[in-house]
Amino acid sequence: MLYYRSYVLIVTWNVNSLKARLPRVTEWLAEVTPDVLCIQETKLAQEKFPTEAIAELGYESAHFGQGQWNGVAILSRVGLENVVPNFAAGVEPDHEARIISATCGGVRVSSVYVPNGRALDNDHYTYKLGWMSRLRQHLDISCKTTDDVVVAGDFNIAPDDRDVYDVKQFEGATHVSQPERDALQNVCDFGMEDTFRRFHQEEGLHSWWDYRGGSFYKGHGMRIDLLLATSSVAERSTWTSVDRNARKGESPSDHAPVLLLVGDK
DNA sequence: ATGGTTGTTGCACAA
Repeated sequence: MLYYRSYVLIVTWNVNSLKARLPRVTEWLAEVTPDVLCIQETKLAQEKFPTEAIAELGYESAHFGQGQWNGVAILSRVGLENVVPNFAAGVEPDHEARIISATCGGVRVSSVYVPNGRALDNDHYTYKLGWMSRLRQHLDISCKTTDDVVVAGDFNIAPDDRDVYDVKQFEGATHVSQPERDALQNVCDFGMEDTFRRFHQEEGLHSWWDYRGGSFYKGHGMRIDLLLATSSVAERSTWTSVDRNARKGESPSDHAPVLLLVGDK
């Protein structure tokens, strides 16, 4: 049942295979009932998306899948219009399924899965920086700075040193390099901010923890899942949180959902 | 310096 709220709850979650995670995701949707859920790493072919199971929970969905790797989706209970898979026309299309956009309740929402750079000397690092440049072009072409815009997803970039558990462990590594942080800043310079930092300034608040070595229980993670928003959205935001409970229990994703509550105009 | 885990697929690779 769809009912009126005086806010919208927008969430991003890298589920690391929607096939493996479907029970956890549907259980979480039924409990939390977000208005919009941006999913990354569905790892599903286009035709394998569980449209019906999600519809039963009251959500429309749009999926841009490629199978095996990547794949992004947007679920909404407040409308889902003008769906655009890939970058907007006019930007060099990506050969992988890493961005999908739709208008949900008046907000232009993009679900993004930014490439993992792997290492500073890896071709994928170059691909990642170029991808972030194209994301900025995508915004310049398809949005106005005065629009209600949210770009949510797994950026594979820790915005600053507070966002990794131990800076020393990341010297010379991807996710924290200055070019990556500059690329993120360039996207924000479109007219968006990292909404999480509007509410929390402390270090040690993460959204991803390696499966290996008990990283979650040691607090060894990174904050790489972000909700960027234009000022018209950010100024109406009232609360944000990482749902660490979703990282616990049986067969969790290695990422936890990040939630943003946005008040009505 | 290495290893640790989970997901894909297919007996490695990506994260």
